[in-house]
Amino acid sequence: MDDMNELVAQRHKKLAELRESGNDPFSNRFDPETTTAAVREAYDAVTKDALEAEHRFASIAGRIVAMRDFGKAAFVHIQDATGRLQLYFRKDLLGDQYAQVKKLDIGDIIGVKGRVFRTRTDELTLEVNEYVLVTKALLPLPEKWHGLKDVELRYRQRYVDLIVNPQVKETFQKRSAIIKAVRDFLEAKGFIEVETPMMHQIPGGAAARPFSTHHNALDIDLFLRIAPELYLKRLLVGGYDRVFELNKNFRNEGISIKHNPEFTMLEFYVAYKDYRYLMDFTEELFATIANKVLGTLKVPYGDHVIDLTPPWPRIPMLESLRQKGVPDAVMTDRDFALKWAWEQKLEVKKDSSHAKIIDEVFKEFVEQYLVQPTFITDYPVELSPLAKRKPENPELTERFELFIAAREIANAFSELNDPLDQRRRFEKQVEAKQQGDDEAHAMDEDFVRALEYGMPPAAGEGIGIDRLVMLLTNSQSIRDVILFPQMKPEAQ
RNA sequence: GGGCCAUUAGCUCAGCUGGUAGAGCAGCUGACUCUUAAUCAGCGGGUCGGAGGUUCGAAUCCUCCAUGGCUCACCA
Repeated sequence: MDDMNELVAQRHKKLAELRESGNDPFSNRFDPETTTAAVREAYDAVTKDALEAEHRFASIAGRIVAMRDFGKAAFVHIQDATGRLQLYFRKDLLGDQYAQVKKLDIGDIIGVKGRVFRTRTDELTLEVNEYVLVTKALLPLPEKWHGLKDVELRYRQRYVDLIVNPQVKETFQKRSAIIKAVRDFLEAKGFIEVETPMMHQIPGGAAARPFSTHHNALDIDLFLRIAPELYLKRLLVGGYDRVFELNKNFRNEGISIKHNPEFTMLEFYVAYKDYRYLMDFTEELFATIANKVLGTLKVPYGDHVIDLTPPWPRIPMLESLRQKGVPDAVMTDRDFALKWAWEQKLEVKKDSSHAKIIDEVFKEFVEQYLVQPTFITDYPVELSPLAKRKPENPELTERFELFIAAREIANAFSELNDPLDQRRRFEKQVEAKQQGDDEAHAMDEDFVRALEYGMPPAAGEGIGIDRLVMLLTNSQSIRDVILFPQMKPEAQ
């Protein structure tokens, strides 16, 4: 901030004057006894006359967000972590101190003590007896009517966004409540929370390009994890039968309204259960969280109201295609599927596998219609290198993805625990990688070794927490639920 | 990475087919002891995102660059 404009220069001048007069513009000598919300709660039901009779006092601290000066009196709104409250400064009460009130600016943080009363318009207000400036603001806040709208500024200077846009603060309070509700739910179900490495020597557990870094002392390349999956399953081998991890994953891919390079993922694993169990479990989880955080299962989202009331439809993937009029031959005949996809103007590569073509067709013909919660089940084995095959059809897997608001929000399957099959599937991925698929898995020998010791049958699920928060806060962009989304460097 | 759009005062925005920059809020000065978008009078504030070009003249037209938004591709 080199450009010292007039507004900023004025504030620096006030700051210097305060220092000269012996007042510390960054004083730490104020400890509020209560909050604006607590004051409101305590006196909301108390009438004007009762307050006049009682003479109740309170001390609070907060940032000045509005000021109306009358010469010998002034009304000021301050905002603390819990809300806003009006203050009333009067010259006849404050005497000499009143001159300093005129030096206060919107944005300054002050501590006040005073009597609670109601104004003529019945607004609960604090009549200030003493006040102290605890933090001088050197930069002016955005305008009071429109707030801060410029999305670039909102993301880059989230601190300002949080000061002036109350709904932003609310969103992140809800985010915190959602995450707490998830933890409470899982702990009540007997899970333990674990932390597995963020830095992987072999990035695995998902199909994605990783960020790479380097460890100097060991002189090895490391990758920021794209998923914790393979480590969590090692813990099943170790004997924990219910584990979860709720933390960041990192994927070196495009940024969009649905994607941030680092994002928060919940993964959990249950021994001796399969993917059917997880569908019931997921319904209960979502319903519990929505009830706790929003108090309802009917969630407004964009133009829709999402109804989270269980049970949700469960549709096998191929069946979902049939329902949208995709011909049967697409499911059974790879060459026909390619031809048909091209006829539908889908961008499918000539050498794509049958499963990849089906996946494309699904995205185009089904996914965008899955507004209400829907489980799509039984994905082709090729798209699911870590999932268990269906006994009655080994080309399909015991897997589901949960779609809400036309977005994948959870992915789960019965975990493959046959080390020989796992090794073959890794080998197939390695082949794909050599043929240029840079999102294919690498071989993880240690993971196969772990399976060779024996992993109990288990079901595992991943839930994109950011997307869950988007859903429950009616946010259209992932950047609205991540406090500091990734941005390019600020232009100089 | 591709396409489309945007960038003007601290903030929110006007600015026509090119004629030399405006409003509201915020700020400053003054008046005002129940206002809440307070009111009233006055004042200051701009490398028009950056660099080139066309033109007698560019915020406006053209080119390149930067950042952002949406979108497509990849993915969760």
